Amino acid sequence: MTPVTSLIDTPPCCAPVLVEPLSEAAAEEVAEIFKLLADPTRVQLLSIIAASPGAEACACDLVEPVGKTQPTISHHLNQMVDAGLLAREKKGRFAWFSIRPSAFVALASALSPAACC
Amino acid sequence: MTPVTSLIDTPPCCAPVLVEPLSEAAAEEVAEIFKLLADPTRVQLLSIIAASPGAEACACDLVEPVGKTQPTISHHLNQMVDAGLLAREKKGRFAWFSIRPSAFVALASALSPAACC
DNA sequence: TGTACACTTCGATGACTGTCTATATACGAT
DNA sequence: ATCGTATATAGACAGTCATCGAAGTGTACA
Repeated sequence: MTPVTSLIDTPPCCAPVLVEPLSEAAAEEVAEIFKLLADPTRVQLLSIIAASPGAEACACDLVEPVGKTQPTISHHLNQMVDAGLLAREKKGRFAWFSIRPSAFVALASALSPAACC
Repeated sequence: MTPVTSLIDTPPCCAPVLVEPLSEAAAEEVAEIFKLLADPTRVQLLSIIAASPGAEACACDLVEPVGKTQPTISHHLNQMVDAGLLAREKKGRFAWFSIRPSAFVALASALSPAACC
């Protein structure tokens, strides 16, 4: 559904945001990714998954601690999978979600003014 | 107006988002900051300012390249100043805005799973 | 003092999205 | 096959926010 952005797919060698003026389209693309981190429910989900053994967690263990309904959790997980922040693996009836570290490295490097290459 | 969040004021020594499960309040706080980067106009403003000599720019030079009205630009600049991403300095009739690098270091470190201390 | 300019604030509006309930799908066990 | 459980999808609604035009504030200069 949501297109995977190139910032995550092909991480830049240097910070794009703080180095050169971005075009309207490029800025749109960057903002699109940070929108995912702009929701407290998604942030909480990420932190719970990341802190789980192996940086992966079953969806069934995410509903209760967040305190939202199951469809809402599913909705947010979907968005993050589509954007490349999470990976989904179906194990029988259960869905397991894991952190994709490279995506976060790309995000972090997009914010560093210092050289990264 | 907008409260300055502690993530920027007192940067954590280690990534908060990807290390331990965040409380609802903590997640809210993190999301609050990333909301600022979740808008293409603000991203474009940041990139233009950062790419300017000395990482500072006059507000009068920001309206035209972004293509929004002057009140809209002022609104976004205000938000980023309030959050600590930018610093404002009044020079006569003109308002100059500069990047606060430490804020972005704090944001980037919040996303790195790797140890940072 | 008066005019011009740079910026800020105000109030309104339209679009987006997080959330819910209800329903559908998929899988395992009996 | 049937039932129970886990997850996904659909549709609706409410709150939030980016944006605009208009008006207000403040500074420089003649």
